[in-house]
Amino acid sequence: MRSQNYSKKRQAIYELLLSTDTHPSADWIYNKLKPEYPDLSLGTVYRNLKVLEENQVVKSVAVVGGCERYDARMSQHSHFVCKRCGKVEDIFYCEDMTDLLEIIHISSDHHIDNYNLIFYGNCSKCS
Amino acid sequence: MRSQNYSKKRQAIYELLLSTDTHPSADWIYNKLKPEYPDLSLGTVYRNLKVLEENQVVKSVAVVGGCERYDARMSQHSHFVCKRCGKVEDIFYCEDMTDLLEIIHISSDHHIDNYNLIFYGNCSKCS
DNA sequence: TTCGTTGCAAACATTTTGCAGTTTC
DNA sequence: GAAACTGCAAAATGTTTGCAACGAA
Repeated sequence: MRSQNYSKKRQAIYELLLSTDTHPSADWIYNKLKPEYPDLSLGTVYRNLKVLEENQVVKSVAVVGGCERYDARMSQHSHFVCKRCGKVEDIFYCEDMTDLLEIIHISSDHHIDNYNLIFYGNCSKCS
Repeated sequence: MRSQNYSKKRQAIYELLLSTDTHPSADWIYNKLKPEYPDLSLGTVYRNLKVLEENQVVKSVAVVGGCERYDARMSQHSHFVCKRCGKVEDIFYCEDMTDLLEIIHISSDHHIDNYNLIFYGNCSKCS
């Protein structure tokens, strides 16, 4: 991790991500914080999301309609994406990654670090 | 499905996708077909990929470095993405979708149509 | 005072689209 | 001949970046 200063805006972005389960896009974060930080710029949101991702306290969980969606919940879980409204929801299940890898009997020459499991469909409101 | 004419270029795009396991991007397809179809344009590749996707004979399997990657293999399987070189490889395992859904004990209010399981890491060459 | 951080706007890359001409049936 | 398809270039979109000013330690 490269040396970093404490920054109010970075903190605010991270805390906003921690406080929501909407898996927001950069733009959503920008609009949400703009009232409290009128001089915030979208570039700063993108830059900080990247830094937070490098620091492994945030990750991108899906791309919905061309937009990266972020999550500050770092424990292993999956997501449901509504194909109609674009909502992204957490999906929990009883196995952790090791178990899933065992269960599905993967054989691969490659070194697997992590995985991303996304379910697609229509959410209950959109059905 | 909307009414469609037979088109040589659409056919060529589809056959190229069928013949490869590299999970190519639109640009890769364009460059591969350009010698044989010198008047091919990138817009046509994008337009046809969209049509083929709507016809459910092709699907987008991953976004790597901001590029959509396509696959004409429609049976349920997963993918490995090398974080270093961007290679996308098929991963097969012994369960089909129903089984995976059962195995991981998902409970959700939503109507799940399909899922996408991507493994990330470094491929054997990049390790 | 040093160096990380930011706003701003321009640059970028991928994808989409309008239109006029072409191909398919 | 009607409707689908295409090339081309322009536009749209989401994201990144250069730079000068600002902020934190």
